[in-house]
Amino acid sequence: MHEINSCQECTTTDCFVRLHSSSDWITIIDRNKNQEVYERGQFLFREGSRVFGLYFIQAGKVKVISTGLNGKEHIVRLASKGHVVGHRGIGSETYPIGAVALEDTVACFVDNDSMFEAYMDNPRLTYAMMMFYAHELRKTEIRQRLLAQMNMREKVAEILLHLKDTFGLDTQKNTLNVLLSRQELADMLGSTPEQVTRMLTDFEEKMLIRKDGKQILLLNEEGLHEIIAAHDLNRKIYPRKANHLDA
Amino acid sequence: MHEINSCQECTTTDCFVRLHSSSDWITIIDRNKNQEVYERGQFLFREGSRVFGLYFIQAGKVKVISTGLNGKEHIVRLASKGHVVGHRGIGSETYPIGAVALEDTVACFVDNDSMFEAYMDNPRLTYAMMMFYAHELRKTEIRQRLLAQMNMREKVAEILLHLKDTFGLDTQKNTLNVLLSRQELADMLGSTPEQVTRMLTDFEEKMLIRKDGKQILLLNEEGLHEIIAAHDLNRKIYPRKANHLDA
DNA sequence: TATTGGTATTGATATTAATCATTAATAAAA
DNA sequence: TTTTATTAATGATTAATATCAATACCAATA
Repeated sequence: MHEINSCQECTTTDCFVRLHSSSDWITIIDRNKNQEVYERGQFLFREGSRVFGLYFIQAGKVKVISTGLNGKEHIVRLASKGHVVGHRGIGSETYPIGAVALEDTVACFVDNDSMFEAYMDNPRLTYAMMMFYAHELRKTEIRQRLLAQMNMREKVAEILLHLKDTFGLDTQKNTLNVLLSRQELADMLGSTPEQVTRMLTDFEEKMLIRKDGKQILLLNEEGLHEIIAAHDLNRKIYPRKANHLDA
Repeated sequence: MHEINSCQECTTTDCFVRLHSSSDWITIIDRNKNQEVYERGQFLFREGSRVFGLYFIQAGKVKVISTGLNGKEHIVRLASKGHVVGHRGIGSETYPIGAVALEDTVACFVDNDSMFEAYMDNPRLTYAMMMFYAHELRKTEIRQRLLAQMNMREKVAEILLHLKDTFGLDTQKNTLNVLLSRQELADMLGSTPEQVTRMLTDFEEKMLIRKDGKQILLLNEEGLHEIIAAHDLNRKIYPRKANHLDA
Protein backbone atom coordinates (compact mmCIF):
# COMPACT_ATOMS: atom_id res chain seq x y z
CA MET A 1 0.00 0.00 0.00
CA HIS A 2 2.45 2.67 1.17
CA GLU A 3 5.84 3.00 -0.34
CA ILE A 4 8.66 2.71 2.11
CA ASN A 5 9.96 6.12 3.13
CA SER A 6 13.11 7.34 4.74
CA CYS A 7 12.63 9.38 7.93
CA GLN A 8 13.84 12.48 6.10
CA GLU A 9 11.04 12.34 3.56
CA CYS A 10 8.45 10.79 5.86
CA THR A 11 5.08 12.50 5.72
CA THR A 12 3.90 11.43 9.15
CA THR A 13 3.70 14.67 11.09
CA ASP A 14 3.43 13.28 14.58
CA CYS A 15 6.27 10.79 14.83
CA PHE A 16 8.07 11.28 18.13
CA VAL A 17 11.47 10.63 16.64
CA ARG A 18 11.07 13.21 13.91
CA LEU A 19 9.52 15.75 16.23
CA HIS A 20 12.02 15.58 19.03
CA SER A 21 15.37 14.37 17.72
CA SER A 22 18.29 16.27 16.24
CA SER A 23 18.73 15.83 12.49
CA ASP A 24 21.91 13.84 13.16
CA TRP A 25 19.90 11.42 15.23
CA ILE A 26 17.08 11.22 12.72
CA THR A 27 19.70 10.06 10.24
CA ILE A 28 20.98 7.43 12.65
CA ILE A 29 17.53 6.15 13.52
CA ASP A 30 16.59 6.15 9.85
CA ARG A 31 19.44 3.72 9.23
CA ASN A 32 18.47 1.52 12.19
CA LYS A 33 14.74 1.51 11.71
CA ASN A 34 12.86 -1.23 9.94
CA GLN A 35 9.69 -0.13 8.22
CA GLU A 36 7.12 -2.80 7.43
CA VAL A 37 3.63 -3.15 6.06
CA TYR A 38 1.18 -5.37 7.95
CA GLU A 39 -2.05 -6.68 6.46
CA ARG A 40 -5.27 -6.94 8.41
CA GLY A 41 -4.97 -9.67 11.00
CA GLN A 42 -1.17 -9.79 10.97
CA PHE A 43 0.70 -9.50 14.24
CA LEU A 44 3.20 -6.70 14.73
CA PHE A 45 4.41 -8.73 17.68
CA ARG A 46 2.97 -11.61 19.66
CA GLU A 47 2.27 -12.04 23.33
CA GLY A 48 5.05 -13.65 25.25
CA SER A 49 7.72 -12.93 22.67
CA ARG A 50 11.14 -11.56 23.48
CA VAL A 51 11.65 -7.91 24.30
CA PHE A 52 12.69 -6.06 21.25
CA GLY A 53 11.84 -2.42 20.75
CA LEU A 54 9.23 0.07 19.70
CA TYR A 55 6.85 0.25 16.75
CA PHE A 56 6.00 3.76 15.60
CA ILE A 57 2.72 3.58 13.70
CA GLN A 58 2.85 5.56 10.48
CA ALA A 59 -0.51 4.59 9.01
CA GLY A 60 -3.35 2.20 9.75
CA LYS A 61 -4.94 0.90 12.94
CA VAL A 62 -3.80 -1.60 15.52
CA LYS A 63 -5.36 -3.39 18.46
CA VAL A 64 -3.21 -4.08 21.50
CA ILE A 65 -4.27 -7.33 23.15
CA SER A 66 -3.73 -9.46 26.21
CA THR A 67 -5.05 -13.00 26.19
CA GLY A 68 -5.90 -15.23 29.15
CA LEU A 69 -4.91 -18.89 29.32
CA ASN A 70 -8.57 -19.58 28.68
CA GLY A 71 -7.94 -18.08 25.25
CA LYS A 72 -10.24 -15.16 25.80
CA GLU A 73 -8.75 -12.11 24.17
CA HIS A 74 -8.86 -8.72 25.82
CA ILE A 75 -8.31 -5.58 23.78
CA VAL A 76 -6.28 -3.30 26.00
CA ARG A 77 -6.27 -0.31 23.70
CA LEU A 78 -6.45 0.76 20.09
CA ALA A 79 -3.70 2.67 18.37
CA SER A 80 -3.29 4.54 15.11
CA LYS A 81 -0.98 7.03 13.40
CA GLY A 82 1.51 8.66 15.76
CA HIS A 83 1.02 6.06 18.49
CA VAL A 84 3.75 3.87 19.84
CA VAL A 85 3.27 0.22 20.68
CA GLY A 86 5.76 -2.42 21.55
CA HIS A 87 8.08 -4.02 23.98
CA ARG A 88 9.29 -1.79 26.70
CA GLY A 89 10.89 -4.36 28.95
CA ILE A 90 14.57 -4.95 29.48
CA GLY A 91 16.98 -7.80 29.12
CA SER A 92 15.42 -11.17 28.57
CA GLU A 93 11.95 -10.33 29.79
CA THR A 94 9.06 -11.40 27.66
CA TYR A 95 6.04 -9.23 27.19
CA PRO A 96 2.47 -10.42 27.78
CA ILE A 97 0.97 -8.00 25.30
CA GLY A 98 0.52 -8.43 21.56
CA ALA A 99 -0.44 -6.12 18.70
CA VAL A 100 -2.52 -6.98 15.62
CA ALA A 101 -3.27 -4.84 12.58
CA LEU A 102 -6.98 -4.04 12.24
CA GLU A 103 -6.44 -2.85 8.70
CA ASP A 104 -3.40 -2.46 6.47
CA THR A 105 -0.82 -0.76 8.64
CA VAL A 106 2.66 0.70 8.23
CA ALA A 107 4.97 0.83 11.26
CA CYS A 108 8.63 1.60 11.85
CA PHE A 109 10.43 -0.66 14.26
CA VAL A 110 13.38 0.63 16.29
CA ASP A 111 15.16 -1.70 18.70
CA ASN A 112 15.58 -0.80 22.35
CA ASP A 113 19.33 -0.31 22.20
CA SER A 114 19.06 2.25 19.42
CA MET A 115 16.28 3.97 21.31
CA PHE A 116 18.35 4.11 24.48
CA GLU A 117 21.23 5.82 22.74
CA ALA A 118 18.86 8.27 21.13
CA TYR A 119 17.30 8.98 24.53
CA MET A 120 20.64 9.79 26.10
CA ASP A 121 21.44 12.33 23.41
CA ASN A 122 17.96 13.81 22.88
CA PRO A 123 16.40 14.88 26.18
CA ARG A 124 13.35 16.26 24.38
CA LEU A 125 12.70 12.89 22.82
CA THR A 126 12.92 11.12 26.17
CA TYR A 127 10.68 13.75 27.71
CA ALA A 128 8.12 13.37 24.92
CA MET A 129 8.13 9.59 25.32
CA MET A 130 7.79 9.97 29.08
CA MET A 131 4.78 12.23 28.60
CA PHE A 132 3.32 9.81 26.08
CA TYR A 133 3.46 6.97 28.59
CA ALA A 134 2.22 9.23 31.39
CA HIS A 135 -0.79 10.22 29.29
CA GLU A 136 -1.47 6.64 28.29
CA LEU A 137 -1.27 5.64 31.93
CA ARG A 138 -3.72 8.33 32.93
CA LYS A 139 -6.16 7.27 30.25
CA THR A 140 -5.82 3.62 31.16
CA GLU A 141 -6.40 4.44 34.82
CA ILE A 142 -9.61 6.25 33.98
CA ARG A 143 -10.64 3.44 31.66
CA GLN A 144 -10.07 1.05 34.55
CA ARG A 145 -12.80 2.72 36.53
CA LEU A 146 -15.19 2.54 33.61
CA LEU A 147 -14.63 -1.18 33.23
CA ALA A 148 -14.90 -1.73 36.96
CA GLN A 149 -17.99 0.34 37.71
CA MET A 150 -20.14 0.65 34.62
CA ASN A 151 -22.89 -1.74 33.59
CA MET A 152 -23.01 -3.11 30.05
CA ARG A 153 -25.32 -0.43 28.80
CA GLU A 154 -22.97 2.29 29.97
CA LYS A 155 -19.91 0.48 28.72
CA VAL A 156 -21.28 0.16 25.19
CA ALA A 157 -22.30 3.83 25.12
CA GLU A 158 -18.84 4.74 26.37
CA ILE A 159 -17.02 2.65 23.81
CA LEU A 160 -18.95 4.24 20.94
CA LEU A 161 -17.95 7.72 22.09
CA HIS A 162 -14.42 6.51 22.72
CA LEU A 163 -14.16 5.16 19.17
CA LYS A 164 -15.36 8.43 17.76
CA ASP A 165 -12.83 10.37 19.81
CA THR A 166 -10.03 7.99 18.88
CA PHE A 167 -10.61 7.46 15.17
CA GLY A 168 -13.08 10.13 14.21
CA LEU A 169 -15.75 9.76 11.54
CA ASP A 170 -15.67 8.58 7.95
CA THR A 171 -15.60 11.71 5.81
CA GLN A 172 -18.26 10.40 3.41
CA LYS A 173 -20.65 8.40 5.49
CA ASN A 174 -20.11 10.01 8.89
CA THR A 175 -19.91 6.55 10.43
CA LEU A 176 -17.28 5.61 13.00
CA ASN A 177 -13.97 5.45 11.22
CA VAL A 178 -13.11 1.94 12.41
CA LEU A 179 -14.72 -1.45 11.74
CA LEU A 180 -14.86 -3.85 14.67
CA SER A 181 -16.81 -7.08 15.00
CA ARG A 182 -19.27 -7.56 17.86
CA GLN A 183 -16.70 -9.94 19.28
CA GLU A 184 -14.00 -7.28 19.19
CA LEU A 185 -16.26 -4.74 20.82
CA ALA A 186 -17.04 -7.32 23.51
CA ASP A 187 -13.32 -7.97 23.91
CA MET A 188 -12.80 -4.33 24.81
CA LEU A 189 -15.48 -4.48 27.49
CA GLY A 190 -15.08 -7.94 28.97
CA SER A 191 -18.46 -9.00 27.66
CA THR A 192 -20.00 -11.15 24.93
CA PRO A 193 -21.02 -10.44 21.33
CA GLU A 194 -24.67 -11.20 22.18
CA GLN A 195 -24.72 -8.59 24.89
CA VAL A 196 -23.11 -6.00 22.61
CA THR A 197 -25.69 -6.72 19.91
CA ARG A 198 -28.53 -6.32 22.40
CA MET A 199 -27.27 -2.95 23.54
CA LEU A 200 -26.64 -1.71 20.00
CA THR A 201 -30.12 -2.82 18.96
CA ASP A 202 -31.57 -1.04 21.95
CA PHE A 203 -29.65 2.15 21.09
CA GLU A 204 -30.90 1.88 17.52
CA GLU A 205 -34.51 1.58 18.69
CA LYS A 206 -34.00 4.68 20.80
CA MET A 207 -32.62 6.50 17.74
CA LEU A 208 -29.22 7.03 19.34
CA ILE A 209 -27.35 5.24 16.56
CA ARG A 210 -27.93 3.53 13.25
CA LYS A 211 -26.03 0.36 12.49
CA ASP A 212 -25.31 -1.28 9.17
CA GLY A 213 -23.17 -4.33 9.77
CA LYS A 214 -19.94 -3.19 11.31
CA GLN A 215 -20.62 0.40 10.33
CA ILE A 216 -22.09 2.52 13.07
CA LEU A 217 -23.52 5.99 12.67
CA LEU A 218 -23.98 8.14 15.76
CA LEU A 219 -27.34 9.91 15.56
CA ASN A 220 -27.52 11.40 19.04
CA GLU A 221 -24.26 11.76 20.86
CA GLU A 222 -25.82 13.74 23.66
CA GLY A 223 -28.10 10.80 24.36
CA LEU A 224 -25.11 8.50 24.63
CA HIS A 225 -23.46 10.94 26.98
CA GLU A 226 -26.53 10.92 29.17
CA ILE A 227 -26.36 7.16 29.54
CA ILE A 228 -22.91 7.41 31.05
CA ALA A 229 -23.53 10.73 32.80
CA ALA A 230 -22.87 9.26 36.21
CA HIS A 231 -19.45 8.23 35.08
CA ASP A 232 -18.69 11.11 32.84
CA LEU A 233 -16.60 13.28 35.11
CA ASN A 234 -13.52 13.01 32.95
CA ARG A 235 -14.80 13.55 29.47
CA LYS A 236 -15.66 17.10 30.40
CA ILE A 237 -12.31 17.77 31.94
CA TYR A 238 -10.39 16.16 29.12
CA PRO A 239 -12.17 16.64 25.82
CA ARG A 240 -10.72 13.87 23.74
CA LYS A 241 -9.12 14.50 20.41
CA ALA A 242 -8.10 12.12 17.69
CA ASN A 243 -4.39 12.59 18.24
CA HIS A 244 -1.71 10.57 19.92
CA LEU A 245 -2.04 12.25 23.29
CA ASP A 246 -5.75 11.74 23.68
CA ALA A 247 -6.69 8.79 21.57
CA MET B 1 6.44 10.69 62.61
CA HIS B 2 9.48 11.18 60.37
CA GLU B 3 11.77 14.11 60.78
CA ILE B 4 12.10 16.20 57.68
CA ASN B 5 15.26 15.34 55.78
CA SER B 6 17.27 17.05 53.13
CA CYS B 7 17.82 15.04 49.96
CA GLN B 8 21.51 14.71 50.82
CA GLU B 9 20.84 12.88 54.05
CA CYS B 10 17.65 11.15 52.89
CA THR B 11 17.55 7.48 53.77
CA THR B 12 15.11 6.47 51.04
CA THR B 13 17.15 4.28 48.76
CA ASP B 14 14.86 4.19 45.77
CA CYS B 15 14.01 7.82 45.09
CA PHE B 16 14.28 8.50 41.37
CA VAL B 17 15.77 11.93 41.88
CA ARG B 18 18.54 10.68 44.14
CA LEU B 19 19.27 7.65 42.01
CA HIS B 20 19.47 9.37 38.65
CA SER B 21 20.43 13.02 39.10
CA SER B 22 23.81 14.68 39.32
CA SER B 23 24.74 15.91 42.80
CA ASP B 24 24.37 19.49 41.56
CA TRP B 25 20.82 18.75 40.59
CA ILE B 26 20.06 16.93 43.82
CA THR B 27 21.04 20.14 45.57
CA ILE B 28 18.76 22.20 43.36
CA ILE B 29 15.81 19.85 43.77
CA ASP B 30 16.43 19.69 47.49
CA ARG B 31 15.91 23.44 47.63
CA ASN B 32 12.79 23.30 45.48
CA LYS B 33 11.15 20.26 47.04
CA ASN B 34 8.50 20.45 49.72
CA GLN B 35 8.43 17.51 52.07
CA GLU B 36 5.24 16.90 54.00
CA VAL B 37 3.71 14.41 56.38
CA TYR B 38 0.16 13.20 55.69
CA GLU B 39 -2.00 11.44 58.25
CA ARG B 40 -4.26 8.54 57.43
CA GLY B 41 -7.17 9.81 55.35
CA GLN B 42 -5.51 13.06 54.28
CA PHE B 43 -5.36 13.91 50.59
CA LEU B 44 -1.99 14.45 48.95
CA PHE B 45 -4.01 16.01 46.13
CA ARG B 46 -7.64 15.97 45.17
CA GLU B 47 -9.39 14.98 41.99
CA GLY B 48 -10.00 17.86 39.66
CA SER B 49 -7.42 20.14 41.21
CA ARG B 50 -4.91 22.13 39.22
CA VAL B 51 -1.88 20.52 37.66
CA PHE B 52 1.09 20.96 39.90
CA GLY B 53 3.86 18.43 40.02
CA LEU B 54 5.02 15.10 41.37
CA TYR B 55 4.93 13.52 44.80
CA PHE B 56 7.79 11.16 45.57
CA ILE B 57 6.67 8.85 48.36
CA GLN B 58 9.33 8.45 51.00
CA ALA B 59 7.38 6.40 53.54
CA GLY B 60 3.86 5.15 54.07
CA LYS B 61 1.10 3.97 51.77
CA VAL B 62 -1.21 5.82 49.42
CA LYS B 63 -4.30 4.93 47.41
CA VAL B 64 -4.77 6.58 44.02
CA ILE B 65 -8.45 7.11 43.34
CA SER B 66 -10.87 8.17 40.64
CA THR B 67 -14.45 8.90 41.66
CA GLY B 68 -17.58 8.87 39.51
CA LEU B 69 -20.25 11.56 39.66
CA ASN B 70 -22.33 8.97 41.50
CA GLY B 71 -19.75 9.29 44.27
CA LYS B 72 -18.54 5.74 43.92
CA GLU B 73 -14.82 5.67 44.51
CA HIS B 74 -12.52 3.54 42.41
CA ILE B 75 -9.04 2.72 43.64
CA VAL B 76 -6.86 2.84 40.56
CA ARG B 77 -3.67 1.67 42.23
CA LEU B 78 -1.80 1.58 45.51
CA ALA B 79 1.57 3.17 46.00
CA SER B 80 4.27 3.08 48.64
CA LYS B 81 7.92 3.99 49.16
CA GLY B 82 9.74 4.81 45.93
CA HIS B 83 6.57 5.31 43.94
CA VAL B 84 5.60 8.51 42.23
CA VAL B 85 2.09 9.88 42.20
CA GLY B 86 0.79 13.19 41.06
CA HIS B 87 -0.20 15.54 38.36
CA ARG B 88 1.46 14.93 35.07
CA GLY B 89 -0.60 17.24 32.91
CA ILE B 90 0.48 20.52 31.46
CA GLY B 91 -0.69 24.10 31.58
CA SER B 92 -4.06 24.69 33.14
CA GLU B 93 -5.36 21.14 32.83
CA THR B 94 -6.98 19.62 35.87
CA TYR B 95 -6.46 16.02 36.81
CA PRO B 96 -9.28 13.57 37.49
CA ILE B 97 -7.22 11.47 39.86
CA GLY B 98 -6.67 11.95 43.59
CA ALA B 99 -4.36 10.42 46.17
CA VAL B 100 -5.15 9.67 49.83
CA ALA B 101 -2.82 8.46 52.57
CA LEU B 102 -3.78 4.98 53.82
CA GLU B 103 -1.47 5.42 56.82
CA ASP B 104 0.91 8.12 57.96
CA THR B 105 2.89 9.01 54.88
CA VAL B 106 5.84 11.21 53.98
CA ALA B 107 6.13 12.57 50.46
CA CYS B 108 8.32 15.12 48.69
CA PHE B 109 6.57 17.41 46.25
CA VAL B 110 8.44 18.85 43.27
CA ASP B 111 6.63 21.16 40.87
CA ASN B 112 6.51 20.41 37.15
CA ASP B 113 8.72 23.31 36.12
CA SER B 114 11.54 22.19 38.38
CA MET B 115 11.13 18.66 37.16
CA PHE B 116 11.28 19.77 33.55
CA GLU B 117 14.59 21.57 34.06
CA ALA B 118 15.96 18.56 35.86
CA TYR B 119 14.85 16.32 33.01
CA MET B 120 16.62 18.42 30.42
CA ASP B 121 19.89 18.20 32.31
CA ASN B 122 19.66 14.60 33.57
CA PRO B 123 18.84 12.18 30.75
CA ARG B 124 19.10 9.21 33.10
CA LEU B 125 16.44 10.71 35.32
CA THR B 126 14.08 11.26 32.39
CA TYR B 127 14.77 7.76 31.17
CA ALA B 128 14.08 6.30 34.61
CA MET B 129 10.80 8.22 34.85
CA MET B 130 9.86 7.12 31.35
CA MET B 131 10.49 3.50 32.29
CA PHE B 132 8.52 3.98 35.49
CA TYR B 133 5.49 5.16 33.55
CA ALA B 134 5.96 2.48 30.90
CA HIS B 135 6.00 -0.21 33.59
CA GLU B 136 3.00 1.28 35.34
CA LEU B 137 1.17 1.36 32.02
CA ARG B 138 2.00 -2.26 31.33
CA LYS B 139 0.76 -3.29 34.75
CA THR B 140 -2.40 -1.23 34.41
CA GLU B 141 -3.05 -2.78 31.00
CA ILE B 142 -2.78 -6.26 32.44
CA ARG B 143 -4.92 -5.23 35.41
CA GLN B 144 -7.51 -4.02 32.92
CA ARG B 145 -7.94 -7.51 31.58
CA LEU B 146 -8.33 -8.93 35.06
CA LEU B 147 -11.07 -6.45 35.88
CA ALA B 148 -12.76 -7.03 32.54
CA GLN B 149 -12.66 -10.82 32.42
CA MET B 150 -12.46 -12.26 35.93
CA ASN B 151 -15.42 -13.14 38.08
CA MET B 152 -15.59 -11.91 41.68
CA ARG B 153 -14.04 -15.04 43.10
CA GLU B 154 -11.02 -14.69 40.85
CA LYS B 155 -10.75 -10.97 41.43
CA VAL B 156 -10.63 -11.36 45.19
CA ALA B 157 -8.01 -14.11 44.96
CA GLU B 158 -6.02 -11.91 42.60
CA ILE B 159 -6.17 -8.86 44.82
CA LEU B 160 -4.89 -10.81 47.82
CA LEU B 161 -1.85 -11.99 45.87
CA HIS B 162 -1.42 -8.53 44.44
CA LEU B 163 -1.38 -6.99 47.91
CA LYS B 164 1.21 -9.47 49.06
CA ASP B 165 3.40 -8.71 46.06
CA THR B 166 2.99 -4.99 46.49
CA PHE B 167 3.34 -4.56 50.25
CA GLY B 168 4.73 -7.87 51.45
CA LEU B 169 3.94 -9.44 54.81
CA ASP B 170 4.04 -8.16 58.35
CA THR B 171 7.32 -9.37 59.83
CA GLN B 172 5.71 -10.52 63.08
CA LYS B 173 2.30 -11.80 62.16
CA ASN B 174 2.91 -12.77 58.54
CA THR B 175 -0.35 -11.06 57.59
CA LEU B 176 -0.66 -8.80 54.56
CA ASN B 177 1.26 -5.65 55.30
CA VAL B 178 -1.61 -3.30 54.51
CA LEU B 179 -4.99 -2.75 56.17
CA LEU B 180 -7.91 -2.11 53.86
CA SER B 181 -11.61 -2.10 54.68
CA ARG B 182 -14.00 -4.38 52.79
CA GLN B 183 -15.23 -1.23 51.09
CA GLU B 184 -11.72 -0.36 49.93
CA LEU B 185 -11.13 -3.86 48.63
CA ALA B 186 -14.44 -3.62 46.78
CA ASP B 187 -13.38 -0.23 45.40
CA MET B 188 -10.37 -1.86 43.79
CA LEU B 189 -12.53 -4.48 42.10
CA GLY B 190 -15.67 -2.58 41.17
CA SER B 191 -17.72 -4.62 43.59
CA THR B 192 -19.41 -4.33 46.98
CA PRO B 193 -18.23 -4.93 50.56
CA GLU B 194 -20.81 -7.71 50.96
CA GLN B 195 -19.45 -9.60 47.98
CA VAL B 196 -15.88 -9.22 49.21
CA THR B 197 -16.88 -10.55 52.62
CA ARG B 198 -18.58 -13.56 51.06
CA MET B 199 -15.51 -14.44 49.05
CA LEU B 200 -13.15 -13.98 51.97
CA THR B 201 -15.41 -16.13 54.16
CA ASP B 202 -15.44 -18.78 51.47
CA PHE B 203 -11.65 -18.69 51.19
CA GLU B 204 -11.40 -19.01 54.97
CA GLU B 205 -13.67 -22.04 54.98
CA LYS B 206 -11.47 -23.60 52.33
CA MET B 207 -8.39 -22.88 54.52
CA LEU B 208 -6.85 -20.60 51.92
CA ILE B 209 -6.68 -17.62 54.26
CA ARG B 210 -7.40 -16.67 57.83
CA LYS B 211 -8.96 -13.28 58.52
CA ASP B 212 -9.02 -11.27 61.69
CA GLY B 213 -10.76 -8.00 61.01
CA LYS B 214 -8.74 -6.14 58.41
CA GLN B 215 -5.77 -8.41 58.94
CA ILE B 216 -5.49 -11.22 56.43
CA LEU B 217 -3.14 -14.17 56.66
CA LEU B 218 -2.45 -16.19 53.53
CA LEU B 219 -2.48 -19.89 54.42
CA ASN B 220 -2.33 -21.42 50.94
CA GLU B 221 -1.02 -19.17 48.22
CA GLU B 222 -0.92 -21.99 45.71
CA GLY B 223 -4.64 -22.47 46.23
CA LEU B 224 -5.25 -18.82 45.48
CA HIS B 225 -3.13 -19.11 42.36
CA GLU B 226 -5.21 -22.04 41.20
CA ILE B 227 -8.37 -19.98 41.43
CA ILE B 228 -7.02 -17.48 38.96
CA ALA B 229 -5.06 -20.02 36.91
CA ALA B 230 -6.99 -19.31 33.76
CA HIS B 231 -5.97 -15.70 33.98
CA ASP B 232 -2.54 -16.19 35.40
CA LEU B 233 -0.46 -15.97 32.27
CA ASN B 234 1.36 -12.89 33.43
CA ARG B 235 2.29 -13.68 36.97
CA LYS B 236 4.62 -16.39 35.72
CA ILE B 237 6.24 -14.16 33.16
CA TYR B 238 6.60 -11.26 35.51
CA PRO B 239 7.21 -12.46 39.06
CA ARG B 240 6.17 -9.44 41.05
CA LYS B 241 8.42 -7.88 43.62
CA ALA B 242 7.70 -5.31 46.27
CA ASN B 243 9.63 -2.52 44.59
CA HIS B 244 8.71 0.48 42.58
CA LEU B 245 8.96 -1.22 39.22
CA ASP B 246 6.70 -4.10 40.02
CA ALA B 247 4.42 -3.04 42.81
C1' DT C 1 -19.61 -0.46 82.16
C1' DA C 2 -22.97 1.26 78.98
C1' DT C 3 -23.48 3.79 74.74
C1' DT C 4 -22.60 5.05 70.25
C1' DG C 5 -21.03 4.78 65.51
C1' DG C 6 -18.93 2.39 62.27
C1' DT C 7 -17.80 -1.84 59.98
C1' DA C 8 -18.45 -6.72 58.96
C1' DT C 9 -21.34 -10.62 58.33
C1' DT C 10 -25.22 -13.15 56.75
C1' DG C 11 -29.53 -14.23 54.42
C1' DA C 12 -33.28 -13.20 51.12
C1' DT C 13 -34.44 -11.14 46.91
C1' DA C 14 -34.03 -8.63 42.62
C1' DT C 15 -31.36 -7.47 38.77
C1' DT C 16 -28.05 -8.11 35.45
C1' DA C 17 -25.44 -10.45 32.34
C1' DA C 18 -23.65 -14.96 30.57
C1' DT C 19 -24.73 -19.04 28.30
C1' DC C 20 -27.13 -21.93 25.22
C1' DA C 21 -29.89 -22.65 21.18
C1' DT C 22 -31.84 -21.17 17.01
C1' DT C 23 -32.55 -18.39 13.13
C1' DA C 24 -31.25 -14.71 10.03
C1' DA C 25 -28.12 -12.11 7.46
C1' DT C 26 -23.88 -11.45 5.23
C1' DA C 27 -19.69 -12.59 2.96
C1' DA C 28 -16.77 -15.82 0.66
C1' DA C 29 -16.07 -19.60 -2.30
C1' DA C 30 -17.30 -23.08 -5.60
C1' DT D 1 -25.93 -18.45 -8.86
C1' DT D 2 -25.73 -21.87 -5.39
C1' DT D 3 -23.29 -23.45 -1.56
C1' DT D 4 -20.74 -22.80 2.50
C1' DA D 5 -18.88 -20.42 6.28
C1' DT D 6 -18.96 -16.66 9.26
C1' DT D 7 -21.04 -13.25 11.83
C1' DA D 8 -25.15 -11.05 13.78
C1' DA D 9 -29.58 -11.10 15.99
C1' DT D 10 -32.99 -12.89 19.07
C1' DG D 11 -35.24 -15.66 22.67
C1' DA D 12 -35.10 -18.80 26.67
C1' DT D 13 -32.67 -20.23 30.50
C1' DT D 14 -29.22 -20.24 33.97
C1' DA D 15 -25.80 -18.26 36.76
C1' DA D 16 -23.62 -14.47 38.97
C1' DT D 17 -23.73 -10.45 41.44
C1' DA D 18 -25.94 -6.27 43.39
C1' DT D 19 -29.15 -4.69 46.51
C1' DC D 20 -31.78 -4.61 50.60
C1' DA D 21 -32.45 -5.74 55.35
C1' DA D 22 -31.17 -7.45 59.67
C1' DT D 23 -27.89 -8.65 62.97
C1' DA D 24 -23.35 -9.11 65.03
C1' DC D 25 -19.04 -7.28 66.16
C1' DC D 26 -15.64 -4.00 67.47
C1' DA D 27 -13.57 0.28 68.94
C1' DA D 28 -13.94 4.59 70.86
C1' DT D 29 -15.76 7.25 74.44
C1' DA D 30 -18.80 9.10 77.88
